[in-house]
Amino acid sequence: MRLSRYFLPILRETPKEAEIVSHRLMLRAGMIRQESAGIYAWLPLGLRVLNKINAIIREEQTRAGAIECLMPTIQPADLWRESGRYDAYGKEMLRIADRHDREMLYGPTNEEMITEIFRASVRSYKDLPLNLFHIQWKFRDEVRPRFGVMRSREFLMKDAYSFDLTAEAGRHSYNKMFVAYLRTFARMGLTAIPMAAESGPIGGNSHEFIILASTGESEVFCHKDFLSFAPPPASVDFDDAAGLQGIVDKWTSRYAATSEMHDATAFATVPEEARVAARGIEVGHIFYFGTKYSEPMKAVVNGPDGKEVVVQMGSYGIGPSRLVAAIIEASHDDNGVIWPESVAPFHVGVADLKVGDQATGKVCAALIEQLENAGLDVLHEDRDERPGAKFATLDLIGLPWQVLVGPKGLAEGRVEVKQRRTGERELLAPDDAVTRIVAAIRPGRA
RNA sequence: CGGGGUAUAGCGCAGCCUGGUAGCGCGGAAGUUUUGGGUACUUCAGGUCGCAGGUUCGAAUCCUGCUGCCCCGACCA
Repeated sequence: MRLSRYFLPILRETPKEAEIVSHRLMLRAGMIRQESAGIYAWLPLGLRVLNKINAIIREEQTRAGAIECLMPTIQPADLWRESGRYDAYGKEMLRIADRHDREMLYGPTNEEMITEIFRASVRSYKDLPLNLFHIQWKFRDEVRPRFGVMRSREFLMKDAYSFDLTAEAGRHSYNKMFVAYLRTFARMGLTAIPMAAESGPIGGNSHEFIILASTGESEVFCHKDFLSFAPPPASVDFDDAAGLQGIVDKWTSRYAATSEMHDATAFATVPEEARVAARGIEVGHIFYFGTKYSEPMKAVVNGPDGKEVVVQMGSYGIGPSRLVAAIIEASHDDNGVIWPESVAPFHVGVADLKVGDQATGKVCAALIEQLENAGLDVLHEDRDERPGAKFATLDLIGLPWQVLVGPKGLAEGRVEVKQRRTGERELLAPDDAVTRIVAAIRPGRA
């Protein structure tokens, strides 16, 4: 992608409303634009990151046996009357009327709808277990939206819903998502800690997945062992119920709680040097709520004995749009964002330091071709700007690797390879620069 | 939902008190500069002064009402 032909509206000055670093950087890097309180347009660079996050979520959900579908944003009110939540949900639900004055709503979540879909088609225990997920925009009319996409009214959510015949099978489904979440966040470079949580209006047992960040909205307390636990490997067998339970047991074996669930007495039994009291950002929340919806909405299957059984359910949410901000909170410096390679909008920025110069232009073209052939996303910084402006732009948008191609280095047959995270620079021949970067990002392909 | 603030060019702001028809920096365009960490200079373009009423010969400025946005608190699958 040529930057001169791209749409990247960078701001040199910080808009005054942006209070936290992720909001400031997302605005400055041209990732989002606010259209109304808590409602944002995703500009090309921001959308690339959002899509990469979604791709990781999809892979891990699929690995854990969940199946993707897509439900609508607009739902009929009657569905919510069945569960009793139409009145219970309150003002956070955006209620609308269509031209026939039918009561509709913009979905804040989808338990009712998925239950309706399930009961319409599933009749037998043989079709269980079943876990359906989708990634869809939600709207919750927050009293006070703030912090950019961290706490917005319209936001993207991955929500999965599991259906099982027995509570034991339901526990297994819950554990699948628990383990999938550990892997999902780890792949984005985040250390997410599962914490026992209050379940709120959805009801039942639940865990919140929290990443530690000074700008987090919740106060959290945990054992510092969590910071060094290795995430489950890709080879984990999701059908091995005992194995999964072992992983979940390990990740719930130490003290971890948000302020609502905090038990100071229990926390005091943690050795003082292992106590972590910090602020955190909720990036995922999983619930096991049994028959809370299946009972009133009559989601039943025939069991092996021919009798009707009300199914056991759970729901599992991740906020991809919030994750974009959360990753920035966890990974940035004074110059801008530092993207983990797995979610970076582009892996590499190739900067032509003297646009119009034949030699630099030729080397840039060759570098880009080789990097793209190796499967990397490359941004060509080909704007007619001073080198300083290019360096500042690339640092701001946080691409993990920069290749700087200028006449001075080229006179020696060298280009400069800079790693955004460490600031480490190496002067290499162009071919070696490609090898170096490809080896770092795609170890198997160098 | 309570409290506070604010609204003037894409962004950051001045002008308002003391009414006379809008300005600065950045950004944008054209040009000079040919540059290795947001360069300097010249010229230019860009504004229903949030909206609606009122006072006045005259309103960005004074008065009234409304709305948007921001901050603090409460709230928050």
